[in-house]
Amino acid sequence: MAGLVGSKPTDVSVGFVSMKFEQNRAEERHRRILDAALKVFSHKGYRESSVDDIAGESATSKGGVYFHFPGKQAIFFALLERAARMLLDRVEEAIARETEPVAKAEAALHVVLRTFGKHRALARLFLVEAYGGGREFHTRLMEFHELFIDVIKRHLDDAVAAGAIEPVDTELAGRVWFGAMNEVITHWLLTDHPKRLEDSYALLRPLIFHSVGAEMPVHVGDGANENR
Amino acid sequence: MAGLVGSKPTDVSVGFVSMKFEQNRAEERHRRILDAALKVFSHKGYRESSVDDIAGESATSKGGVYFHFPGKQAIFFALLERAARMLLDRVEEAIARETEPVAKAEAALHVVLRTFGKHRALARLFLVEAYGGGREFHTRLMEFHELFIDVIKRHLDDAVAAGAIEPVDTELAGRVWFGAMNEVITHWLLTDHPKRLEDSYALLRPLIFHSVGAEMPVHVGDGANENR
Amino acid sequence: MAGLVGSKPTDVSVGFVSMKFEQNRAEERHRRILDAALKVFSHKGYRESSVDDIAGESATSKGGVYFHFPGKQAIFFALLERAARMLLDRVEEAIARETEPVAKAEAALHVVLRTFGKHRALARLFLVEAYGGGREFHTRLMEFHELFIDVIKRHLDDAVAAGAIEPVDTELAGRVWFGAMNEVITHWLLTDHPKRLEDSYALLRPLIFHSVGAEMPVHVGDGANENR
Amino acid sequence: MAGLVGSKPTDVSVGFVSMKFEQNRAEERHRRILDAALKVFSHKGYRESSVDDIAGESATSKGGVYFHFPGKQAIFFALLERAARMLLDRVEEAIARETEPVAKAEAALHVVLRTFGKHRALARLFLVEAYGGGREFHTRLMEFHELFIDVIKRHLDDAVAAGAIEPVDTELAGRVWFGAMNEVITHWLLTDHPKRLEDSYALLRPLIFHSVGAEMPVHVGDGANENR
DNA sequence: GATGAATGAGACTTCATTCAT
DNA sequence: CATGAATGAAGTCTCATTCAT
Repeated sequence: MAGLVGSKPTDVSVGFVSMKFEQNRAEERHRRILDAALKVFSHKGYRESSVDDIAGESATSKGGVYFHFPGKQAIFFALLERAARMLLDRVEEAIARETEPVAKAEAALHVVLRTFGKHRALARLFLVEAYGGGREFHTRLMEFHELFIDVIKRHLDDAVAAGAIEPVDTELAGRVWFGAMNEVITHWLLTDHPKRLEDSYALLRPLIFHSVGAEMPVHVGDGANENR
Repeated sequence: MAGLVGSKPTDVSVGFVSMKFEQNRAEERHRRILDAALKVFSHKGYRESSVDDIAGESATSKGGVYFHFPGKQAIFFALLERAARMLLDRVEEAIARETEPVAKAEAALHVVLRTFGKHRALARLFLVEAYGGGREFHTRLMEFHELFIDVIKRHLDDAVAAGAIEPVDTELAGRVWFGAMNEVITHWLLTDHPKRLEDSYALLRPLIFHSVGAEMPVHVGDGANENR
Repeated sequence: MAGLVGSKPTDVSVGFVSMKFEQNRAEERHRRILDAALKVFSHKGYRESSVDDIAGESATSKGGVYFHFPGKQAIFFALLERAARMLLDRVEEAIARETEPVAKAEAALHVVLRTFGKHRALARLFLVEAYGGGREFHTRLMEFHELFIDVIKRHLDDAVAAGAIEPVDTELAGRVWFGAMNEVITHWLLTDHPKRLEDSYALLRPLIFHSVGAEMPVHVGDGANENR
Repeated sequence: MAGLVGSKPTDVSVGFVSMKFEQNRAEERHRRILDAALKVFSHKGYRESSVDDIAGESATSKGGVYFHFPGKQAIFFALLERAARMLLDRVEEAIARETEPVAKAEAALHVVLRTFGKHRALARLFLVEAYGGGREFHTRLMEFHELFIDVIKRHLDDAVAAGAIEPVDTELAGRVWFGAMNEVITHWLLTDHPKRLEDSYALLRPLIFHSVGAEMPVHVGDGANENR
């Protein structure tokens, strides 16, 4: 996972005048390109998007884009990384709010589903477009999948250890949960979506809980009051 | 679903020579191109594959390919259709061999997993490459997903009706099953796969059975004696 | 030198209809592109010439050019090869017409000078533009130089063996001759050239002859009646 | 020739701080850029070198380079000028050390060969890369050639006047000498060079001397004790 | 004076598709 | 029917040069 989640320090100061302003401008442009790319990629698909499109959407020139990123693929990766970091942060938060192991595992899933439900573009990126960029993309994508599956797995392990659920292959269970969620979201993504994705979750819960033989908790610490 | 599963009539009369022969030759060429395309697409990915690659692999010329298919995308669709038809045929067979509704539902899943396990190229086509061809591809792909999910759903409905399992949202359950399977196969596809995909199934079974509150059947009529 | 001078057989017949016509068309286009490239390269310089220019000049499309040649550099090499072959052929002819070893050595030089004098574009290609294409170009160019120098050297060796001239480092002498000629032609090429290049030769002769201590021959079999 | 050899005045007054210091700093930067450019150009070739490369090598920024020079081409010209000035200075020195006209003419040649032999980068610049920059480069380059040829010519004229050699076309003779030397150096430059360039000179001498019908001097005041 | 972000023209190349033979 | 030459639009990327800070 190494590369997917990390921090990029940009505080290096050079020269004899404050670089602060320059740096901010650069960072702001960097972000604007990324935002534009997300929009373009999720709208037209990775392959159909041209660097020109991204340049146009970000009100920059093509050369400007290439100044900030070495290439189209790198933009996609940066996007994935940024989104993954954001998702993981939210997941951590949500997990911290829960106390029961199973609830923690569930929280990971729920947050992803809720976040994707609110950010269609992001969902497309991860669940659809990421497949359209060739071999290297697949590797990165799998890293991301495994990352989330592992979070689920670890908390299911805890649940087993605590006797909350019967012993099962927790990695596989994590994968099943994740795959189930993926399919639900992808379906929502690629068809007309009459009802909000979030609503499916109520129905999805018992299925995944039962899959690992867990009792349905009486109350869900749903964290539904999150904003953004 | 209309287009995905159907028959392509090739009975158009041509000339004054043995139509039979002509037709066979044309059909044979048609099939050879499809086989070549499967090989090429699953090896290099849809976008990275050129029509020239396919022509080369099928020992035809580019013009020849364009005689048999209107374009590159059409080849991919034809491939998907052919594969879907094959898969569905096998699914039907397997279902017919089972008597219990839940077992029938399971059989649908199992056959797909087993078939993909044996035909990696096919699996790549459906689970990975199909995402790389833009909007229209996604629609077709979803049609295919729904088709299989529907098979599962119908038998789960039967199971509910027969009182074999508790009432659940059977469509969602079908989707969960399918999504779980997809994730398992995709993982197997995109990483080194030390053990055969088939082996994961034994572990996957209890999870999906429990998800719908079904008892694990003592013995699976596993149809493991199928060839190809 | 291997690649620089050789023959490209194109007589392979495939299919069931005469390929003669197709082949001719292709060959004709091939040649037209080469001719156009010579014109463009010698007019604008290698780097300043774009493939578009060549396509335009040859009344083809850019794609057409790329069908016949793998890239811009390959066109240049092909041009060099074709010209080298032509030059060498003429050199061989001229040498065959002479009987004295020194006269043979001289003939090699003379033919090149005369040919370049008539085909400025060719001269530019070899003497100027060939330097503008990076490392690989230099290697090829040196191969060409060595080729001609070697012809001179061999006949000077004969002259030494025959006692016509004093023993000298014949390779170096060949290089001196060649270099002298190059400078004369290059100067003619890169400045206004009031008088014909050919006229310089009468003055150049005694210098190069004396350099190897050869008597000036009373009469040069000058082959001046060559056409083209 | 005007521009090629001259002095660049940098006495423009700037501000209220020690002008001397400012000026030195500017000059130092100017020189550093030129040194870097020589390194880069001779290593990668003119076209392949980017202004960024030069900026990097000179530990400046791209903007800094553009402050000191109006453009990439100007850097190359400045380099050529600086090198030509240096070469000519050395030539003058060497000529002054000789007394015989023919020896003076030879000295010009010898110094160039020796200098290039010691500074490969310089040799590449003049003999190879200078061709790769389009029309304007060629003009400048020819100016330089003529300059050196003229030096040789003048001393050969003296030699003729002094009766040391027979009357010949001295300009052409100068060109022959120069061209011969060029070819020898270029060959040394573009191939593996087992032996030092300087060593070829001993063999080259008799050839060029004889070319103008000069006696080989018993001893050359070779100036071999020059450093750098 | 210096810096590095930004520009934008243009280069090479690929390839789905068409079509004359 | 088959072939392969031809087309042309589009794509990614480079880089000399400019300019705000």
